[in-house]
Amino acid sequence: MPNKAKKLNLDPQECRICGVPAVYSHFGVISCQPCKMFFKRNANIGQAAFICKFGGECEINENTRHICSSCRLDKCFKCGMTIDKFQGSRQTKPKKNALVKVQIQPGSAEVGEKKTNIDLMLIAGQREVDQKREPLLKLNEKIIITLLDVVRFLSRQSLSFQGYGNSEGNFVATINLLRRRDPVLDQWLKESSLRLFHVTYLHHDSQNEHITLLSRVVIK
Amino acid sequence: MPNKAKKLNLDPQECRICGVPAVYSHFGVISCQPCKMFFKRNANIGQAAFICKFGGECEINENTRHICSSCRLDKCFKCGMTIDKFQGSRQTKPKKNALVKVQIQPGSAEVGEKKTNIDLMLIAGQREVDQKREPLLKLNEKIIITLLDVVRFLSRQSLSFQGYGNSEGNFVATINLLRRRDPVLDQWLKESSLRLFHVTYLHHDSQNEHITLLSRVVIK
DNA sequence: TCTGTACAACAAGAACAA
DNA sequence: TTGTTCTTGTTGTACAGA
Repeated sequence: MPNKAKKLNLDPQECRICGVPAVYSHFGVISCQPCKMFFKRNANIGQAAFICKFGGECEINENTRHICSSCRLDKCFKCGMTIDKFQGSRQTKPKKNALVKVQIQPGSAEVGEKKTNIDLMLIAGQREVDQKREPLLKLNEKIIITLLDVVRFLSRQSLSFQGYGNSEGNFVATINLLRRRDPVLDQWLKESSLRLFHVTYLHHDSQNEHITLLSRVVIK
Repeated sequence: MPNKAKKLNLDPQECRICGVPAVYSHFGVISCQPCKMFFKRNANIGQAAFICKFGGECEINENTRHICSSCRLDKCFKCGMTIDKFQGSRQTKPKKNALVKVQIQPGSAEVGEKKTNIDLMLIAGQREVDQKREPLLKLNEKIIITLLDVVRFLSRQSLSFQGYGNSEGNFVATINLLRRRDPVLDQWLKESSLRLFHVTYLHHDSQNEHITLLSRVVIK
């Protein structure tokens, strides 16, 4: 009941995506429920999953929004929606229809706990080792690209990587700078169990490895 | 009413700061209400405002948490609480006690609210412009926080800001590093129309301004 | 299968009391 | 200044209809 009545005395605004009246911000942008859910459902899949059949310039409004998912999702991102506000799954409620569809394997780990997105991504990969590793690998790839990007940055700026004595090294400091702005990276660095290779990339040895790896890539 | 009853059937957890039972996450960390409010109230002031009288290693639990604010706040940060989940102030409701303690001067901005430095910077421009610009202002605030974060990073690392000759300065290079990972920042830097003040923050003068602004905030 | 609606769960801020 | 309670805002899930 908190939703219905109160909207009236709030400023009338409109969904930045499709233009219908909207009150609250979702994932960073004033938007309607439908667009919120649309983004929630599709943002992780990525724009790549959709292809616009009309040239990629579709107008998105209440009537047209369902026509082109590609342009709709694109607009969501362009308007500033971000996936970093996605939360993990919630405590599930007992369903009304008590029909249980999926039998949980006894061997597998905890059930019903709250999971972050990354957890979910990873758990998917772990369970079916066969196929489902793609998101995990993609995440890892992203992270590694990030790390290498930092290395390139430091190289280009001719900055030292590691600190001396007890001062924080430039590499670590830069990573921390990025962490503050990137929840996914932050989460990834926190939870070592999530890592494919069980090392922390902030360790000296890893840093050295990066340096050699990058040495030929760096463009002066 | 959603708060009381439901907590019972949830997983028992404990406040990462002080150890009392806690259910929900606040500012990124499972924590109790008191610690949530403590962080909310003090995080912006910064650790510098508190000084531990006992050497900076105080244990924080339910009984001791009120003794040393310095170590408590420190622990909040160390456990991963971040201020980036802070939201702007909400519409204030008329108080029950209608006794107004502070008469607000018509010319100056509102009094009595707690403000961060960045708030103060923004307030100047904020209230003059009518409403409607709030999303724009929020965006600007985020961007400025980002920029200041970069400045802090460089200051802490004792790095120079501007380059010599035609080499790219550290400040610009760092911003570019962030741009690659943050479409919103990238867009913002591209489109000057979004900017409240029509300058680019990558200009030398702005950089100098940042430096002086931050000079007293930096904790070595 | 995709979309939209309703509602519950969670998280943030404000008000109030001590 | 701290802790508690209340209110508001934001996110996820269930479910129904197209």
